[in-house]
Amino acid sequence: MSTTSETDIDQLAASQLSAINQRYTKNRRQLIEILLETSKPITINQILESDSNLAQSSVYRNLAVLEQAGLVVKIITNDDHAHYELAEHILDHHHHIICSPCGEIIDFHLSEKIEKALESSLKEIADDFGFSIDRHRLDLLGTCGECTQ
Amino acid sequence: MSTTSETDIDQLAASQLSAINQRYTKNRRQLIEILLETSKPITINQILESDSNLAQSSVYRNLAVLEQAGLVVKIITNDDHAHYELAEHILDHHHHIICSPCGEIIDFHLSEKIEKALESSLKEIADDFGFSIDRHRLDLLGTCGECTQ
DNA sequence: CTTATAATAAGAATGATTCTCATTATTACA
DNA sequence: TGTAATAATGAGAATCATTCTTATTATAAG
Repeated sequence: MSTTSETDIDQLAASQLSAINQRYTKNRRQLIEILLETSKPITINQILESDSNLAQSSVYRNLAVLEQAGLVVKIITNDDHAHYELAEHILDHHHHIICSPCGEIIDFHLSEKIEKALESSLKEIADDFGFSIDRHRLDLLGTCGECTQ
Repeated sequence: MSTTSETDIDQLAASQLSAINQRYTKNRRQLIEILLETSKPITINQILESDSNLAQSSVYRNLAVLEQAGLVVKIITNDDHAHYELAEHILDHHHHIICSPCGEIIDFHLSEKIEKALESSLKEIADDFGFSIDRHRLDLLGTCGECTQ
């Protein structure tokens, strides 16, 4: 439940990358760091703005690699731009509240009780449909305070 | 809970379209019909395949109009193509189980008990964040039986 | 230190979606 | 019913986030 420390994450990242025969390079470390500093999912443009030394094509490629390694999650909404954040075993299991007008995404948590009830329910449903499940996601769609004014 | 009959839908569609100063034209009726016949969310390509008389640009435009009217919902996943289905007051409230490899989307329902618990929980959370909520969505991400083989 | 291999980055290519605009259909009103 | 005014249509062009290509640079293994 607690946030993993930075050294831990470096080890984790190196290990999960090497598991898919990828290196933990400076650029990739930099991406992890940016995502750690941000408490909410961000877009590629926001990443580029926060570090002008990163090349756009490399950011796209490396986020894809980090996603394959299971370190990063790509979040697609009705917004034009995909958002990225660290995987749930680095942060913790959570959901997203999305502002449709401005596209901002904020993390939130369900109470443990409801989360558990939901999970066991979803497990049953997956079985019924013959699906093997990777994860579930729950989004709250609406309008933030800023955009309401 | 029961599926709305076709005549009802025509009235509903006409009324919701006229509320945003749009007409219930032949093309739009045809789209509603195709979505009614399909029991799961489909892509624009699938719509075009099912009726070769529809023009691609019109389908895009009309689905956007129907979405604005609140008759249709656009579903965006990690798949390249958006999927569309009828709004929940026409079908009923449900969620999606998504096959990541092939992109197929199937509807499923939660038990009323869990759905209610979830809703009241989400209501609280929205208040905490100062959001006004339109809706929530819950997706199950995994691999279908077909793609597992 | 070399050599082989992987990562980088600049820009080109891709492709789903949106836009433009001339044509066609529909509505409101005489 | 005609007729003007306005909206919808559809073919193709334009857009733009993302992916691909390729020459260069960095890294790892021996």
